[in-house]
Amino acid sequence: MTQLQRRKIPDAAIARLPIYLQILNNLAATNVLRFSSDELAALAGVNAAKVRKDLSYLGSYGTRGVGYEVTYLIHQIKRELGLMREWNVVVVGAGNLGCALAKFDGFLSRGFPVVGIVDNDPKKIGRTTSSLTVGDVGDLKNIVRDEKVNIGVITTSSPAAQSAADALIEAGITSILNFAPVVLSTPSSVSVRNVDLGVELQILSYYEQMRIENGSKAQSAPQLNSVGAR
Amino acid sequence: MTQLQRRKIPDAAIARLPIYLQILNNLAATNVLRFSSDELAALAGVNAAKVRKDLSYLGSYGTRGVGYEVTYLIHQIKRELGLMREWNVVVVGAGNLGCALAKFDGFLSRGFPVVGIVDNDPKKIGRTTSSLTVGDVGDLKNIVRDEKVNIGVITTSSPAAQSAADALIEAGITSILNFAPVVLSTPSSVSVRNVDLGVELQILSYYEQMRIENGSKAQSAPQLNSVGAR
DNA sequence: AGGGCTTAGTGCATTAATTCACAAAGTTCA
DNA sequence: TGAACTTTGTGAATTAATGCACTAAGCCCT
Repeated sequence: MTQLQRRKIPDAAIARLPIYLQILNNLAATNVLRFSSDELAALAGVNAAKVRKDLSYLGSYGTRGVGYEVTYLIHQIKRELGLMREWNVVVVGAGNLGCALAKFDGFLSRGFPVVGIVDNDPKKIGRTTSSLTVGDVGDLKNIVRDEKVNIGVITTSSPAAQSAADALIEAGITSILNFAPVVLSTPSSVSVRNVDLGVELQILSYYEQMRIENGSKAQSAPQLNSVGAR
Repeated sequence: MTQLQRRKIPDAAIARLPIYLQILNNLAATNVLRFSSDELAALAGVNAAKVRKDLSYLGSYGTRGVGYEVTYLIHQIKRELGLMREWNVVVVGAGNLGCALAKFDGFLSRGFPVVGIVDNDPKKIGRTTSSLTVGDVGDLKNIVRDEKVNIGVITTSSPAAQSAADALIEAGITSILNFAPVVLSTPSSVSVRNVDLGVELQILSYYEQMRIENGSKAQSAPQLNSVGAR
């Protein structure tokens, strides 16, 4: 609770804070000054008690009878999530997806500038994509050091993903966002998050089939995306 | 348990089945015939009891003292997930990401052919990307009918995402994969899964910051990706 | 044939997450 | 000032998910 003994925010709550943040940024953009847990709950599509409990992990920043202040809460969530600074990203794998992500402004705009992209294919090395030149995966260590990279994004083919991960870890990276549909083997000191688009579709397929079989009176999928393992 | 009163597989288990499937496909490709819950657990990075429990929701398809048969289990998982057939996909939003996804063979190879891509920008309509011509979002209803589309993928900008969702729902789509960083408002009969890349990075950022503050003795992120709300 | 070994299946305890429901604290207005 | 109203913050109950540990089955070898 107090600043001193930080942490013990449940993982489930941590995963929701970015959603709240996104909504609050929208509110701030439309000059909304305050919000209640009910309002945020409606916008986020969750239960109001959950919103209050989640926000209470940050501290006691609301005012009873009034609500929460938008800008203040934005500040607190950003502080908690470590978003008071930028985190540099390197993309490994300069295929369609890798290049699309390197260009993607959603990364930069949220404080995650892509400072490098590498590949192991000589035909791709040297190409330029949106102000970045594709580097050699062998130079990863130098790139990570020189560009102060914090997070690695893997967009290689499945067979290459593990060695991409190994290279990132060898270069000192401890946070990985993996788009390859494989379970990476990494030391427990490294955080990995998997985004497997095929998995997402397969989960949708399950609930879609359920609707068809049960005459559409089946419940729908939980809005929580979850992939990966461990 | 029995075929009759289908369902009551926990959502958490459903989200893991695609991972198991992916691993089993790899095993099959290397001519492995059988596996034990221990082996699959190691490959998936989960607990063996969890594997057994998850698989038991499908039915009692293992042999004690022996294990499970790879191809048979693949079949059962595919049946359960609704993967005995193809599900057609339409992409709404022909930007970088949308086009990359339309080309992405991970969709087709897993039984989700992209049969159409649309946009609302006249400058993009008519362009061709990997054998698909960008259509007008206004024609969505016809496309969904003619191409028998089952799943809509939203890769528009945030402001356009809700109207894209409305158009998909209006066209009769009940499963949506949303890449725009907004919480879509949809009837509960529609399944939505959100993939918000910014959110994933922000979650990584939290655990990364934790490691920095706590001198790297902090635990790392859960491998479960979770985004979205509701 | 039978003992030892392996591994699935599962009841049960534990832990995590969610939701309820209410007291505490503040606002507003007469 | 104080009564009515609003909304937070949080114990406690509930529900969901996890993981242990044991039983039931089948294989293999002598």
